[in-house]
Amino acid sequence: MGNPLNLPFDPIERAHENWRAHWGASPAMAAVTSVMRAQQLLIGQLDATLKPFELTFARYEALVLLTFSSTGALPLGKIGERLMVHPTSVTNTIDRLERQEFVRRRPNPSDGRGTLAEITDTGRDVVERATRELLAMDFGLDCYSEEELWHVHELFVKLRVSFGDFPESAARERPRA
Amino acid sequence: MGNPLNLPFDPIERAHENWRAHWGASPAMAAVTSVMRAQQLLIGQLDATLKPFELTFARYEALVLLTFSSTGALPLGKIGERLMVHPTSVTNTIDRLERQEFVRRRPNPSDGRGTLAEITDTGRDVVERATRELLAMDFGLDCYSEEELWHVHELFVKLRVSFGDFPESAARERPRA
DNA sequence: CGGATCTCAGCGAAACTGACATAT
DNA sequence: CATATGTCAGTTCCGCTGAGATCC
Repeated sequence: MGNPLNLPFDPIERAHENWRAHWGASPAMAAVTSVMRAQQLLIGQLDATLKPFELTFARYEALVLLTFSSTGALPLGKIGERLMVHPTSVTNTIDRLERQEFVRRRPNPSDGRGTLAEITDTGRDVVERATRELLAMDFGLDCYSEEELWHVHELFVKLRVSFGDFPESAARERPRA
Repeated sequence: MGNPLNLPFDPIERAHENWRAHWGASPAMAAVTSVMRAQQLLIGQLDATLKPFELTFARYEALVLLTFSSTGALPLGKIGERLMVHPTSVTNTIDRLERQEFVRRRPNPSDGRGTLAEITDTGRDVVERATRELLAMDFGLDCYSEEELWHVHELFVKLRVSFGDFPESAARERPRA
């Protein structure tokens, strides 16, 4: 259900009222439900925007990462690390991108165990066009000001640190726009 | 990858630096990636907590909703509406819960087309025990103060309104804790 | 040798499409 | 009749486990 719900009330607010009556107030429950719904709405709109390019947001992110790399190629392990996804999921993602001829696999010259995923010209083209579309729809977040967007990002730094993504010492100040 | 990453840097921050060099600053891109990662971390921890009860967070939410209902039963359509999920996903969720004997199906007496899902005693028991566990781990959000949790919730009201979940007029003030 | 890198097979869960039966 | 409710079959996608090949 990425569709508009058009309910006459806020279902999360209502759930929390019921929750309070049964188990007492839980701001954590309200917050977690809000994050879930936000992600659901956003991914729905992002994937819909990327559909004409035959990309999902996950595959798009992989292509973007390769675009950023100076040689246009990265070991699969590095890709998983940067995108925060499981190694077997990387294999799967690259499989699909390779079938689409957006990337190709090459043996890693500096590590006989490893494989590089290298973006193709077709891949570079599609990522440029897809990016223009995503920027045009503001990644689904056009209801927020620039200030608010940085705030959303900063808000979750604490969470990601607490889950061990990276040390607090590596958390940076807000990049100025 | 719900696991700790333990990177020496913030991968989202780094992605945004690269992004800026290629396409210019996009706070929306940074924000959307943060929301995605937050949801991924949270759902991983929630599902892990619920695993001993053989529940996922989605199935848990359905049970909670039935618990809140005065008769312990709701039409499947209403469940989908409140949980903001697709009708076929509701069928699937209720199928599983029924196999686990946490709910049972009954024909809707007031609508011959409809089906009610009714929570069983076993279902009521498991939802109580699961809730205690979730409250104990603060839904994965123990890094935030109560103030901050309400803030997270409020922050996404605007997003959900902009996606048409419910009218802005139905948005309420923060419930006092 | 231990450990890292990647692949493969397979499972479980969720979202969706399209078609359908049934009842309002 | 059109509409609403729910089911079913089938697809896609993702996340993970466990096993294994290969190489550092």
